[in-house]
Order: sequence, then structure tokens, then C-alpha cells
Amino acid sequence: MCNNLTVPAGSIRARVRAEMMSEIKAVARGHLETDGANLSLRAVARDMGMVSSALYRYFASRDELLTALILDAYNALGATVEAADARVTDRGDLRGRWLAVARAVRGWALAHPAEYALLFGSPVPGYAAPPDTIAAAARTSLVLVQILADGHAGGVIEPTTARIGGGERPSASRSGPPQLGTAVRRDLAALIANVAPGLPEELLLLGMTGWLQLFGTVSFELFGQLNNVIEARSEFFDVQVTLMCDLIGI
Amino acid sequence: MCNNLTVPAGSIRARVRAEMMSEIKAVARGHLETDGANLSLRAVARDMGMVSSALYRYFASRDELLTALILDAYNALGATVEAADARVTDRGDLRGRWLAVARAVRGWALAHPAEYALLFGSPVPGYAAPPDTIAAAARTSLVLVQILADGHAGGVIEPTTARIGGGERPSASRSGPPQLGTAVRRDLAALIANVAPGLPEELLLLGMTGWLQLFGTVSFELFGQLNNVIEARSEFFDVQVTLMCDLIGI
DNA sequence: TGTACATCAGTGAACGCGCGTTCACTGATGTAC
DNA sequence: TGTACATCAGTGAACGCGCGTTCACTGATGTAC
Repeated sequence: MCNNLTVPAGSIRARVRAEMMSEIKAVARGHLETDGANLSLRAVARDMGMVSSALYRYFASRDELLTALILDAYNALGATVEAADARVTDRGDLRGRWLAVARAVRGWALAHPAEYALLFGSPVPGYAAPPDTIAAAARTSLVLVQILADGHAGGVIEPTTARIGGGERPSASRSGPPQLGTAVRRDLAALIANVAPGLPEELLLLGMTGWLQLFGTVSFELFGQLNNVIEARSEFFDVQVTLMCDLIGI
Repeated sequence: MCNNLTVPAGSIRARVRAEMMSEIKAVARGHLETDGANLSLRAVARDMGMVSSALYRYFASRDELLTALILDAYNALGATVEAADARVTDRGDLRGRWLAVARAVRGWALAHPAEYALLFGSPVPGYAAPPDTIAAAARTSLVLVQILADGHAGGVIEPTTARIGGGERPSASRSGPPQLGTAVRRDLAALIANVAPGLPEELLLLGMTGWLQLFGTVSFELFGQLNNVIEARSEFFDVQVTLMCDLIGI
């Protein structure tokens, strides 16, 4: 870590230093768009009119710069999503909030495709994200969970096992509500305890379905899986998200 | 294209040539696991005990080799999925078939993570997949659609707009069933015509939800988004897929 | 307030390595008469 | 069946370029007395 050598916090040098790091990251973000995760330190240095070794004053290695970019990206997405949710004044309008959040995710992804790919695309070979990123990565998911938690607290949504796996239709392998194994129940219990105490297991599972579908849709659009399949991307996205709200029951 | 110079088909030379191309691709697949999409022709050549320029007898460029790998991967996944579906003897067991297909997708992805990332991960910078890959890419989706089409033909599933967007719960922004825009309806109509004539629009949309959730789940697992969230991956996957079957109504 | 000193930012050269692609070439293998 | 010829597979050198990282260094900026 080169972030703070022995520069006194708040000093002029510290401010200049912070601005430099921001500029380096901004230039690096630009290169992400063209080069993907094969970020070249030398190219960044060239664009800044510096010699490549000068970057080592600010980042100890290429991986450290990558980590900073990932952290920033998670936080940028998280902040965008949080703001979109907060902008819905009727807090009881769960569907409106879910839709706003989903659109915010897609909007940010379309505006920053390379950063989205860095977060949600193929892992960078030989790179392992440090644990620092966990909290930042969770921000978006937390907003989604909070919508469900608010609905549950307000008594608006109450998924019953009857609603899921109900037996109105014949199906050979159907045998009542899904049986949850103990291992996955432990995972869910830990999540609930950390994130939304009191949230019913079934509701969390349903929310995760929406979470998986949301990012699955955005990733498929950005990564080209919708080519030659769906052209009306915005409309399709809204339809899918709305449909998911129906399925969740909000 | 170097695939067929003027070598007579069926000749010994042609057979040796085909085996060589297979071996090159096999070695390249091995390198994908470590290097990701930054596939190095020279490294492949080294592993084969050849000089790098010799590879140009078989593939005109690095991109052409990548394309061959992508095509093979789509077909391998497609064949795996088709076989898994075919193995379900009770063709009316839609849920069993969907589950088998979903598990086949996940199983193949876990067994070939780098190839999965090549297909469904971040786009390779500067590489555009040629139209040859479209048909191969569609194989897996076709199997999923066929399950729904079979269910529809048998009268087992009939999604009504009443089931989706039903008004049993109060929600401020709910206003009846989702209104489909004309653009997305054109996309859906084209898909239905090409793939499953007679399939209701709503059912296709619901199937696509399952398709997006399925690949969203597999991608999140493989790309590390489930780290520190869900440890019981297999159980969680089955629960999610089963839940989706409930939501689709199979 | 002025001076001596420590700390910083940035330079330039170098190390050691990688890559895709082209090109003239040598033998070996197959084909046609 | 044997020979002349065309076609192939693979070689080795080269072109021109890229990369991350280290290291001794020069000035400039800030700090402490």
C-alpha cells in the first residue's frame, strides 16, 4: 500500500496526492473500456504524461490499482442504486422501488460497461479480490433486501409455502413445497441475521431469485447474449422486471 | 480460413489435419483455464512442441482459433443439455426436465469454467464473434423453450394474464397485467415464429425469466458473486431452480 | 524570519520477459501419368 | 509399377511491438529549529 506514506493528513501534499490518485484511476477507467481487464500501467502513465515508474508512487502494483478500480465501481453502483431507491417518495410502493433500483442497475451498467464487466464478468486471471471489497459489493443487494424487508414489516407481502409450490397444476415430480437442506438453511439464516432480521426464509429466497434474474438480464444484454434474440432492450428489461415483481408478489 | 486448403476430403492428410486441429484446440482449452481469454498462440505452440508459426497452417489467426473454441464450447454445452433432457423418460414431467437441463448447464459450467466464461463472461476486447456461432449458441435455449412448448401442447401449462399480475395484493404502482410495447412484441413474435410456433407470448416471457435466472445463477457462482453469501452452492441452485419451476407453473 | 534537513514526486535507463504475424526455406507426403 | 511433379507440414529467423517492476538519481516542496 502506497496510499499514505508519511504525508500528514490534510496537508497540501496530501490533497495533491489524492487528486493524483483520482486522476490515475479516471485514466485507468478509460483504458478499461478498450482493453478490458488487461489494464496496462504503461498506457495509463503515457496518457498522464508520466513515466511508467512514477505510478508506483501511488499504487504498489497493477493489482492494487485494479483493486481500487473495483472498489470504486462497487461503490459507484451502490450509490447510484441507493439514490434511485431514495428518490421513490412513496416508501410503500415496493414495486416502484424495485423497478427504480433495477433500472438504476441497468442504467449504470450501460453507462459503464467495462466497470460492470470488471465486477460481474469473467474473473481476471491471476487476480483475487481482497476482502475489502465485500462491504462495497453488498450495497446494491442490501437495497433490494430492504425493499422486501419493508414490505414484510408492513405486512404487505407474506409469502406462504402455499403460494409457492401450490398444487393447482399436476406435475409428476412435484411433491409439495421445496424442501430446504440444512446447509442452505444455514446460509440463509446467516444472511437474514446479518442483513434483515426477521425476514422469512421463503421471502429471502424469492428476493434472491429476483436478484439473480436482474443481474442475469443485465449481464446477458451487456455481454451480447441478447443479440439476435431481443432488440427492444429497454422494453424487454422493464417487462422482465415487472414480471418478476408479479412473481415476488410486490 | 485455413481449414481446407486443397486437401481432398477423406484423404489421410485430411484426417491427420483434422486430428491436429482437434489437438491444437484441446491444448488451447487447457490454456484458457489459466490465462482466460488472453490466449497465447505461442504458448499453445510450445505445448505442442511446435514453432509458433506452424499453427498458421491450421488457423489463420488467433481470433480464428478463438472462434473455433467458442463454437465448440457452445456445441458441447448444447449437446450436454440435449442429452440431459433426453434422459428424462417421462416427457410429460416438465419440472423434471427443466431441473435436469438446469443441472446440466451448471455441471458443464463447473467442469469447464474457462469455456463458460468465454461464452457468457465479459466480451473479449477487440473480438467480435462471427454469425456462425448463432445457431450453436441457440441450442441450449431451444431445449428450454421446447419444454414449455411441450407443456403448452399438452395443455398442462396455460399462463393467463390473471395469474401474472393478479390483483390479490395492494401495490401503488400496479395497474393490471404488464403492458407489452410493440417493439418487444415484435421481438417475441419473431422468436415464437422461429422457435416454437403457437407458444403464447406470456409463456415465452416466463420461460425467458427462468432462462435469465438460470444463467444468472450459474454466472454468479462461477464469477465469485456468491462468495461470502452462499456456501451450499448445489443445494442453493436446486432450490432456486425448483422455485422458478413453481413460478413458471410447471 | 531564515536556514538546514528530511521527505517527497518524478525521471530515465535497464532487466527480462512476453506477444502475433510474415517469410523464405527444407523435407516429406501424396498424386498423375 | 515407377517416376516427375505439386502440394503439403513444419522450421527458424526476424520484425516491431508490448509489458510490470526495480533502482539510483535529481530537483522541488515542506518541516523543524
